[in-house]
Order: sequence, then structure tokens, then C-alpha cells
Amino acid sequence: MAKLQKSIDKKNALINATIELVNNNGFHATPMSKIAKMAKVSPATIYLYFENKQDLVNQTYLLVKSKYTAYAFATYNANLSVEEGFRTIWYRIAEFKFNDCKNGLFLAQCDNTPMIDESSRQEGIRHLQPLLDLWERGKKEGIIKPVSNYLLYAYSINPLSFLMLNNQRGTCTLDEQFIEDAYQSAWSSIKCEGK
Amino acid sequence: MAKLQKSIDKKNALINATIELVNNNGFHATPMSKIAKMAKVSPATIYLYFENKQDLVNQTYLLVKSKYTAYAFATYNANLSVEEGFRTIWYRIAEFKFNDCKNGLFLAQCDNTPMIDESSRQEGIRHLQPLLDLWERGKKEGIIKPVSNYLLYAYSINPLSFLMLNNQRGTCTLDEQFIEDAYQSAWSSIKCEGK
DNA sequence: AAAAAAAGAATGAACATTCATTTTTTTATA
DNA sequence: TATAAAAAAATGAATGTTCATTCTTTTTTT
Repeated sequence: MAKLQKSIDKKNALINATIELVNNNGFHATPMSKIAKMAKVSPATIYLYFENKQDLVNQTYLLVKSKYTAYAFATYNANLSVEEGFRTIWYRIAEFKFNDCKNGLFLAQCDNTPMIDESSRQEGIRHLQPLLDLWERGKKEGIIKPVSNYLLYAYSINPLSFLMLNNQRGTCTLDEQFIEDAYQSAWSSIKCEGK
Repeated sequence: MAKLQKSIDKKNALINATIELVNNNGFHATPMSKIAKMAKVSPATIYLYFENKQDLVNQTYLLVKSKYTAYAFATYNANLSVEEGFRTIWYRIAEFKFNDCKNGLFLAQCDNTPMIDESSRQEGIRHLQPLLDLWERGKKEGIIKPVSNYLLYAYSINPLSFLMLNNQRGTCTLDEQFIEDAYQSAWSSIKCEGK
């Protein structure tokens, strides 16, 4: 196996262990020693790949966030109508959050705690630009409510995190009908009345 | 000052310090020594009021959750129409989350991390019963969409947490118009089409 | 043989909790 | 009511553990 590949494998193992352990115990209850053990390396080795624990978790966050947005926009293109474009992105995000729970949970925890540096969080947000652009177009066309993007996000995308979390905790179950209902709620909360 | 009052004051000071510090640093990055310092008691004194750190944070969670639901339902009564009842509760919750950020932030962190015992979390959820009852009535009357309560909550109430968080982080600003827009989004996501 | 990567053990700081005293409050007695 | 003994509450310092990070040595790669 090439040297570079080996390094990448090790880095990935460390990142996966971090996600797994932080999901179960939280950032500060996840010792470097356990991360090392789960990734099958020595604690000292972590410091060859990451500056320190905070850097490890920041990098993990940005990587997961990238995966998330890459997945979200993979099938989207700006030629779609606003409604079709939104549906496309929404369903991809739903798929990601519901199928890739590990990553979804990790993001939920990062986004709701002081675990991540503010600058890393800021960088994570920028990835959503295509969705914001779509909304701006929708507002111009009179299809999307003329309100702040934060509001649109809060009511159409963010609820997916809540549903994922409850699904994960076993308090609600996701079937096709449920997801279609969720999409309808999302769309009715952001579209202009009568559209 | 009566002895009992003094104890209550101390317990409150400890709980307030816990909320403040956990909001800023997270549960595990909040040492008992700092909580004690902020509450102006000795670390040892904490253990006269709470069994251990986990008990302190569980109790704090349940107290804040109680405050939250008491506030939410204070002006509600079951004789109101479904739409009026929902509006009443929604606005109270919005007021709580936006005006009492300290408590709101704390709940957001508890609800999105493994910080709280599962049993405490379960107990916290039960407090929302009146809202669930209202929704059941709304479904019978054909006013509320016939979907799971989790879905209704995800799209009408939970977004308030996201907005509070972003307001807190300075990324969006809340004025009257914003809140009215938010209410409209919430209502359109759960009401039956055309109602 | 030299350089790079990885390892395990070591270090020192931080932490939750407990311990031994001191301070405050309550109770009982005159 | 005043006082002192007893009980309760509170304290600061001590304890033993856990942890992030570093150091020195060993293993692997070039």
C-alpha cells in the first residue's frame, strides 16, 4: 500500500472514531486515548495528523459539513424551476440526514453547542450558498415568500435535524409517507400562498 | 432571612451559574470549581444540594423545562378554538425563547447532546401534553394536517430554537415583522390546505 | 544508513469528589 | 430573654483519577 494512502486511511480512522465517540459521549467526554484506541493508533500518532484536540474536531466538522453539502447539491442544477430545484435539494438533504445518521447526529451536536470554533462554524455555513441563491431567485419570481433566508431555512431545512434526532432516539419512525408529509410541510411553509 | 430561604437562594445561584457556564463552555468544559465560584459558595457546598455533577445538570434541565412549559401554557385554555389556541401557545413559546435566551440556549444544548440522562429527557417531554391534545382536537376538526405530532412539532415549534440560536449568535435579528412571518410559516406548515 | 512515522510510557495540569475543621443556626435551659 | 450546648451548614484544602500532550525509543520506509 502506498505511503500516502496509508496516511489517509489513518486520518480517516481518526475522524470516524471522533464522530462515533462524540456522538455517544459529547466532545469533552471523549478522551484522545479512546479516539486513538478506536482508530487503532497510539495517542501520540494523533498529533502527527492534527495540531490538538480542538483542531481534530474542527477538521472533522468541516469534513462532515462538506460531505453533507456535496451530497445535498449533487443532483441539483440551476436550470431547474424554483420548485423543482427546492424539491431536489430538500430530498437529498433528507436522504443524507436519515440514511447517514452518524454524520447527521454529529452535525446536530456541533451546530447546537460551543464545541466548534466560531470560525469553523462560519466556514461551514458558506457551503449552503446554492440554496440561498435559489431562494433569492424564487423571491424575485414571486414563488418564495419574501422573508429572510434564516426564516426559510428554519422552517424548511432545519426541521429535518429534529426529525433525524427523534428517529435516532427511537421516538418516531420514518417511512415514505412520513417523508412526503415532511416535504409538504416544508414547501407550504416557504412558498407564497396560492402557488 | 429565614433558613429555608437561604438554602433556596443558594440552590438557585448554583443552578443559574450552571446554566450560564454550560451555555458558554458546554457541560464537560464547566468544572464544579467554576460553578462554585460563580455561585459564591465552596465546591463542597454543591454536594449538600446535589448528589453529583450529573444530578446538578439533570435538575437544572428539568427546572428550566418546567419554567418553559409553564410560560408556554400560562395564557392558554382548552376552550379556545384550535387556531386561536395554537396562536396563543406559539406566541408564548416565541416570547420565552427570544426574551429568555439564557434558558432557551440551555435547553437547545440539552436537547441536542448526550449531556442529559435519557430519563430526565423523557420527563421533560411529558410537559408538552396540552399542545399535543390541542393538535389531536385540531386533526379531528379537520383543521390540522393528519400527520404525526413529531412532524407538527418539527415544523411549527422547533424552528423557534434555530431562530433563537441564530439571533443569539448575531446572525439574524428579530423584529415584530420577523416574528409574525415566522408565525405564518409555522401555521401554514401544520394547518390543512385552504383552512 | 538516514529519515520519517509510529509507538508506549511519562508528565504535569485539571478535575470531581471527599475530608477534617470552622462557622452558623437551632434548641434547651435558666 | 440570655446563654451555652448540640446540630446543621458551609468551608478550604486534600485526594486520587483522568486527561491532553510531549518525550524517548523503536519500527518502517526511503
